[in-house]
Amino acid sequence: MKIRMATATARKEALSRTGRKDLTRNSLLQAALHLMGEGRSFTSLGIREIAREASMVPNAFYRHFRNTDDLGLGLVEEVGITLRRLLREARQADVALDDMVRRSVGVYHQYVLNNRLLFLFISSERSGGSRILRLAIRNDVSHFTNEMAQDFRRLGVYKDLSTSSLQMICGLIVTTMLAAAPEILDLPPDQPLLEAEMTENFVQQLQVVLLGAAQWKEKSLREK
Amino acid sequence: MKIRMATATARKEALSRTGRKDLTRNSLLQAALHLMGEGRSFTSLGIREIAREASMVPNAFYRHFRNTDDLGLGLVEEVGITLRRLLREARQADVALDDMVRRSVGVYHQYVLNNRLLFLFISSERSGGSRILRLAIRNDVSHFTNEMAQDFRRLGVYKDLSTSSLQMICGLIVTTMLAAAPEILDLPPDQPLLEAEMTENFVQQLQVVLLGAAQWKEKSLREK
DNA sequence: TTGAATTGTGTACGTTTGTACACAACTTAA
DNA sequence: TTAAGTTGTGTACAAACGTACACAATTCAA
Repeated sequence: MKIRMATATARKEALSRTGRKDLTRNSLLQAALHLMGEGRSFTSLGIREIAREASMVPNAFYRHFRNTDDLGLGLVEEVGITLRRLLREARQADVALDDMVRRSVGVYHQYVLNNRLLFLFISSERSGGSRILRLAIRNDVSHFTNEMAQDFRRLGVYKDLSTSSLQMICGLIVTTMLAAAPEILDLPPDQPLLEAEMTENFVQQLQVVLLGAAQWKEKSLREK
Repeated sequence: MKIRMATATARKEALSRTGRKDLTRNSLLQAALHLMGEGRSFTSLGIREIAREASMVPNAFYRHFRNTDDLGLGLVEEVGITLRRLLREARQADVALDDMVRRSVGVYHQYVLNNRLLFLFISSERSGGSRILRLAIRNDVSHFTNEMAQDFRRLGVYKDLSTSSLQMICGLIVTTMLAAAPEILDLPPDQPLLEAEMTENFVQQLQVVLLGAAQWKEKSLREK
């Protein structure tokens, strides 16, 4: 324990002031996430509460954020990074076209579990109490959707679809993905039967969307 | 004003005790909804706050609910009724198959606006802070999905799909519908351009789903 | 008609909240 | 090395909170 403290102190002392500030700022962000992990909604969190969870004095909060909504925007930033990382991981994993959907769902499932608190934040605040956070998250999700559409373009799937159609389809996929997140998170662990059932449902829904997307171009042409 | 008061008093005195109790109970429910309408999340609401909004003394709250979560369950009951009513209205309106989707979306859009506060509640608490509320709402939504599947059966659309496939498809439709609700509610009024764009996107997404559903049976058969 | 039960009010208490101000410890730039 | 700026602490206070208790005004059942 002495050694642990020593290294921790060393690490802390090795950093510049701005570095250490970022460290405590981050511990505030994590504290807020952790509280949400215990069933609290973000808008119900208080400044004192968050500071206490981060083992700081209440007033220290103000050195980093003007209010809780400001901290929320900090979390949204993490959301953006996390979603970007998800896309990057998905890009690497998907080459086999056969049960690509099932594989992707598996990757996504694991990713949601690994970033439990953040997805909890996204899910509940995407249509939560604070308008500012809501719009900020929706903005990130929109970026995510567009990047996914670009990936589709790059991979050459749905070549004949217009960009706007592709975005519409990706929006549908993202909606379905995000709707699955809270169910994934609420599922009690070690219930492989329930989990398999939920996953299968999720996979089939995505397959329906992809089937529809494949048909969509014909429908679009028919209108002309 | 004197007359108004007189009739109000008369109406109040005309009811039995249980009737009047339901009346004030309801004013508590409406007060909570109204507060949420002003940008508060449900879990951040306090007992005093709700009672004040309903112009009652704080303690009166306890005559009707044990705590705020209990009141939330009361709201979920309204959710169930409201969703059932939506299905009933949709059943009457839909006979023309041509742009049935577009018509349904119009009905739904109007319905969300007419029941603004309740859909706000559904949207934010469906993946909100309180686990009890979350599961209760999900239960109602699940019922709604099943009833929709039964309606599809009754109407004879997708005759060849198995019941479980039909439910899976309806789940996808409901997910898409519910995801559209917060966007509908956040849209500033009198912006016909933005509104049309959003609606068009929504319509197209549903059409993709229906296209996929029509294809799905073949896929299902192919596996056998 | 009388006694019990219910609904709503008034008062009160200890906690917790957001935020203000002064101050200590330190890093950084000159 | 010194002066300024930054980060975190300590204390303080008014306001709001949940909830307990006693009580008034009724409705209902006997």
